Amino acid sequence: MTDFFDLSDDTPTTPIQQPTTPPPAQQPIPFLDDLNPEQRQAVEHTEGPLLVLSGAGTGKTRVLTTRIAYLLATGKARPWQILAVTFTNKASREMKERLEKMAGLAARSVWLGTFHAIGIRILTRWAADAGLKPNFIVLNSDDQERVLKQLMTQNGVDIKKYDPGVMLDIIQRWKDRGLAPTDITPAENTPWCDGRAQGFYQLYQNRLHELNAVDFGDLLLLPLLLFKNRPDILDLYQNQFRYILVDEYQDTNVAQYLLLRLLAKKHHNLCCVGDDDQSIYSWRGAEVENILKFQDVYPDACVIRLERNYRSTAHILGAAAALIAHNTGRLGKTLKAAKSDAADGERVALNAYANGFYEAQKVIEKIEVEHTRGTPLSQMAVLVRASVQTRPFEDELIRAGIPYKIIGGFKFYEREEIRDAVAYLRLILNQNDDLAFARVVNKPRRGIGDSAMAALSATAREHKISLFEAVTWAELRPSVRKTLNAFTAQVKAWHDLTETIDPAPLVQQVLEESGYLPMWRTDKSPEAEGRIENLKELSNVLKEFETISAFIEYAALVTDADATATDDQVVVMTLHAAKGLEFDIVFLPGWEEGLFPHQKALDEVGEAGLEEERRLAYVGLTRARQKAFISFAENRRVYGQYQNALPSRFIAELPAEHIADHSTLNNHCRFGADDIAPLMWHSSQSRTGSDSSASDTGWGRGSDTFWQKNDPTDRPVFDYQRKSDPFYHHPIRTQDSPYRHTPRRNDDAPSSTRTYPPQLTPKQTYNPTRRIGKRVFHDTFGFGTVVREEGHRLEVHFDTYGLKKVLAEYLTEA
DNA sequence: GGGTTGCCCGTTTTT
DNA sequence: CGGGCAACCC
Repeated sequence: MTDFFDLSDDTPTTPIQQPTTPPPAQQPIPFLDDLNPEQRQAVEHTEGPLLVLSGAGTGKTRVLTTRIAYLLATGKARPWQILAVTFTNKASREMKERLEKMAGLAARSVWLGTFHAIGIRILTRWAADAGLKPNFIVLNSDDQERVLKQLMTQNGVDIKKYDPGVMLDIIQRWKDRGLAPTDITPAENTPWCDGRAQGFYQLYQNRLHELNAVDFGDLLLLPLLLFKNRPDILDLYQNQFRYILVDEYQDTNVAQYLLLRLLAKKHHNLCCVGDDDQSIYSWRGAEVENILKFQDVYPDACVIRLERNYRSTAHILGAAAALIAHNTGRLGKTLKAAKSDAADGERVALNAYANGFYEAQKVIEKIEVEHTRGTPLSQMAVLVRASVQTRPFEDELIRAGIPYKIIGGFKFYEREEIRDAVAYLRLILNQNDDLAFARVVNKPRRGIGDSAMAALSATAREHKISLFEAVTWAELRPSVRKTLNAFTAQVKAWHDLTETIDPAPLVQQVLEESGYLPMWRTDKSPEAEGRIENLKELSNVLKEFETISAFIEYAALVTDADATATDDQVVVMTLHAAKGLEFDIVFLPGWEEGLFPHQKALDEVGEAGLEEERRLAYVGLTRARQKAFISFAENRRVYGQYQNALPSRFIAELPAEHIADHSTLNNHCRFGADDIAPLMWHSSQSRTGSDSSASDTGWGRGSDTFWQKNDPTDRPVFDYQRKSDPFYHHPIRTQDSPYRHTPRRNDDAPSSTRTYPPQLTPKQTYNPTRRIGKRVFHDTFGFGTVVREEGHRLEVHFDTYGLKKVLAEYLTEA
């Protein structure tokens, strides 16, 4: 079920193996006929470096899978001689499924997976040579930061002054570039934290080594170092991988680039597919240069452009193309509409709203309208710049009773209880997993506090043993010793159980016997019930695994983005999360200066930051098949304060012929006919007038912004409240304003105010005094249990829809 | 060793 | 405004 494990299945365990049987005879390749000429060329041009510049919606996954199938069918390669890397588990799963349809079982032997999964595979095979013991663990970001924080504190760094998170970031950026601690030149090192970052990088790596742990960056860096130190091993892989395919090449970092270059050195058959216009992860170490310089690195490279877009209407493509044309340094590529009905589409709608709440309300109304017109909810998405923006949309969706899903925010595997449970499992598997030990030894409370832990770690460090082993040797108070002895005995007993019991029942038993589940049962806090539910869910997930170690390696690599949405629900997510997805209708709210483009991107990375923001806008627009709605709010609550805002400069970059502009008249904002703001609140007026001096810069506390601290002349292009602006002092319309219309509601929708779900009117208000734990019924979500209440809103765990926040009046007692 | 309060800070986050 | 965390108190 995970890519990693699929990957390890039925493939040769060593890379040396060569085909013993002759390649299959050539056979007709029918799937080639489904391709357009460029796609076909990208499939058939098998030899030598190939760069496929694949715009949004031009069928790159199809090209990749067909290319693999073609290599197999023509006998150019045996399955394990093909390496295909993706960025997400989701992408590799999808590719694997599609490939299996074309190539059958052979698909399973292709080395297909994420960069990190391939990295694990290589490191597992050559653990000793890479300086690891078998069963090394993969740290999550949480663990990483804790390790670093500990090291910094131990070495006398004031972590209030120097954030371990920043240190971690610096180290990760080095790793992203394939640099080991010893590779950091003085020039490379940062003056931050008195130039001690390099030293901490070394200390951090040492500590990971002691823990027999690697972090995500190591999954790329360590294979790289392995290949550097062991040309013989590199040689094996270079021989093995006759064809290498890379998805989303614009998002590769330097380490990945180096790995690919090394691996492709012998056969030169490196096929990279990507779109420089969709590079949106530079802040994580992705290097657009990789794609921009491909032809310099591989002078004999063939470049194929896929520009026929099968997804969007001509208007959407026109708007997106004009927007992205404002970027410099592109490889250049123009999407052409290829859908037969592309020319019939509607223009991209542009709307202005009085404030963020009203914007959310209107967007949700439009969703209802479109739904009644026949667009499934799952084919509509709200794409926002920052995850905080999801909140008002969630509120409105709840109010409207529309099933929805928010992607981002809390991730299942990042929740406290899940991490605790996973830590228990880790400890059971490997008693020397100090991080797991420290995490659970006092959960539930066993009276093991800081002093006991300090004694343990001192002993552990002194004798170079694990915390678990240190229990035997450390000097401890008798009561603590007794507790710890009992604990370690228990862990050993659980360990022995792994032989006989399946993972799912085992985790149940462990969580029960350890007192972990009982701890939550007696916990009277509102979240407790949800946590118990999550732990149940964990045990469900575990049923899919045969061994605990299989699960743990999986859990280290998955994220929530892998969850597949099958239900008919509207999805609300960040633009970043939307990359690679498509929807019939896309809503793009919050196009305001400071928010999008985000002020921080402008302040910290200047022009390059602006261009990346613009690419993000491009990604957003090109997600839409039929319709896109862009909007901005004149006024938005930020950090509890109401702020006036200017429309995003990106709006000005949209070509009029593709836009249905409901927002402007003579360049002044006004409200479109169906977008009259009801007077929701007035507080914005308190922000206008004399207190809106030039130093009042909009988002965040003005005095905190980078440019102000450093150079008052280096200001953003826009002030937020210039007097010359149409938004400055923009009056909130009053009831008797000449512009005021009676707000229409869904004129073209059936007369009922709300058309979805069919009957929303509550039978009776559900409002007993003590609500937590009560079984309730909701018209849309069905039966559920109240988990938490926050005022009028209740958090309910629905049997089929999971955790949702709903208003009490939509619930009836079950 | 554990609970509470008050302060700080707020972009994005495929693995 | 609201979540997370550190200092503080019991």
